[in-house]
Amino acid sequence: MKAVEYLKQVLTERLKQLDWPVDDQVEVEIEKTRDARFGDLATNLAMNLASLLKQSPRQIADQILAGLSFDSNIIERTEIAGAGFINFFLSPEYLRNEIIEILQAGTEFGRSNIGKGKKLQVEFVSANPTGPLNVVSARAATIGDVMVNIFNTVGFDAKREYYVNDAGRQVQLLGESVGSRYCQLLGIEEPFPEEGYYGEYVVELAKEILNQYGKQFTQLDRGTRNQKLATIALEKILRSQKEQLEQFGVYYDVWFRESELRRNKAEQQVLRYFAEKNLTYEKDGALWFKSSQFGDEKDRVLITKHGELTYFAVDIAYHKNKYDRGFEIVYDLWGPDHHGYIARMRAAILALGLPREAFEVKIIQQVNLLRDGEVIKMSKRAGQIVEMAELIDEVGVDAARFFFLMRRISAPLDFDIELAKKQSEDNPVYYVQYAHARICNILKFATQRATNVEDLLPVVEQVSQKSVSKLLNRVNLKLLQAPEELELIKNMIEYPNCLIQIARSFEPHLLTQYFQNLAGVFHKFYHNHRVVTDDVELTKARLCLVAAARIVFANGLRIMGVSAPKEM
RNA sequence: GCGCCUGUAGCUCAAUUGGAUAGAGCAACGGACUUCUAAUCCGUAGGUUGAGGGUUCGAGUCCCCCCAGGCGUACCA
Repeated sequence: MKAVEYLKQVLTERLKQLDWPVDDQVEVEIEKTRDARFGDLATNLAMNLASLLKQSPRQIADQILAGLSFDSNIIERTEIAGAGFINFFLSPEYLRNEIIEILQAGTEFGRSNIGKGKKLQVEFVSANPTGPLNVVSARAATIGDVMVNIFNTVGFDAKREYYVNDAGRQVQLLGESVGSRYCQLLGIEEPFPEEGYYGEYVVELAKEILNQYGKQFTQLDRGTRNQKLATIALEKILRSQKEQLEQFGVYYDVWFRESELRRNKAEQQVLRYFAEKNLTYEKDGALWFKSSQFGDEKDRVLITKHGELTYFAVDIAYHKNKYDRGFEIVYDLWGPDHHGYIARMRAAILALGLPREAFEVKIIQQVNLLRDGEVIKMSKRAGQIVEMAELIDEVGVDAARFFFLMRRISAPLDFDIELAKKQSEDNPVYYVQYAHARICNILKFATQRATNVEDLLPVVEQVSQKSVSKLLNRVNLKLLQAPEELELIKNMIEYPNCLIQIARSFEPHLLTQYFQNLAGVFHKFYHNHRVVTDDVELTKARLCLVAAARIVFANGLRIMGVSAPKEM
């Protein structure tokens, strides 16, 4: 039994026994301590009871522990400390057994089931298909991708989705921009749209289309021509966006098209539903949605006075569609420029009769790109843009992903390109990868050089349920006694909790933090203790320890989408 | 004006979501390779958590009011 569950059970029973007049007001919480001096686990139970019982926390703690004994295979000792914390020290025996658990779980180590199979969707990036992806998209791509990995690991059924805005004004502008460049290439005068896309990539697209299709489009009238060019350009851009994302390790389950919703008149269902509920009205020739009834600061237009659907109207239909497909929880990752949009979208979700928890927006703060200490102003329309691809070329997939994960999503990220390049040598990602590579090297060394441990190696290297029981007979884990060894185990067994906490808080930066710390603990162990020595028994025990560590690093790096090199 | 985000060591960021003496990495300085990789380890130094008040056993974290910066505030997408 896991120590945390064990303690909860014992303490809950103890509370019942003491029969204090606190009903169910107090729940037993067990948390990991911050400092080894305070033991491994602790509870603030006595402090929470203090005000209810009108006694000092330490007195209460005394009463709780009085006459209470713990399984010495799990808890070595307890103490009351500080303001009234009850601290628990895990027994070495318990920790050593956890190695077996990790080896047994292998690639499954870290898995839990707090999600209970709930269908969940994360929609992210969803950039307009009118140009290459920029670095902000790269940040969102990393966060979304890793969060889906984590959700799936803690028991949700999570999917990645990309919403393609392939209808509306932006696409029309793209067509006009490409059309103008296309004509210019053929020496035909054609004004460039004022709000068009000035980027060099538009010229490239026009050239590509000219090579591929010839000048056939000059035969068409302007409108038809631009429409056709828009479609062709859009598909090309989409394809390259998809390639970029896949090169970055992000694979979507669904690329959902706005045009599909419009073709199916999906918004009609919403309009009808809102009308039935008396949630719409006409004013100034437009159709309004009473979003202010659901917490929005004002009502919003669904159909303009020119009879056009607003983006919002289609977006409501899109979100309804998500729930119609069976998703119970939907996360949208948006840029900070969209936070004004949250209230109305939430209002729409509530108006559709869905529970508040069904919809969650996470704002991912901007990325400020710096070059020579100067902020690069980026604008898609002006064609000034630093592409995701450029960044990846410069710093690499591993470093870029790790870097984007390191910061809280609510904090803006300053990314100095020169610095990132220069620092790539001592980027924290290498620190973590190096720990993994070192372990692989130890195992490799043991394979080649160690004597009398050969029978163990296949078991350690490729662990399966069956081989673990064999392993037990051959290894004396009691030999693992050094503080650095036990410290390593303590940190490894935190991994599943770490993932749960990230899934609950949507704060993936905790993962990089966890692994930077774990790598530190491992490097320290490595520095103080040699694994492969003449002491065959000790060598075997330590090989098990580092094999377990390798599993944790490999699993974590896989979730982050960062490679786990065998050598560096 | 209103809304959201941010403000912590010289720099970039953490802080188990209200816990114990606010911690890491860079940068600076001093040590450690005859060893399974020194892309590592050990040590030194660095703080009125933007300011003030409140809530309680306990506040970087929650509430109020200021200060500074960023973004938003469409019948655009």
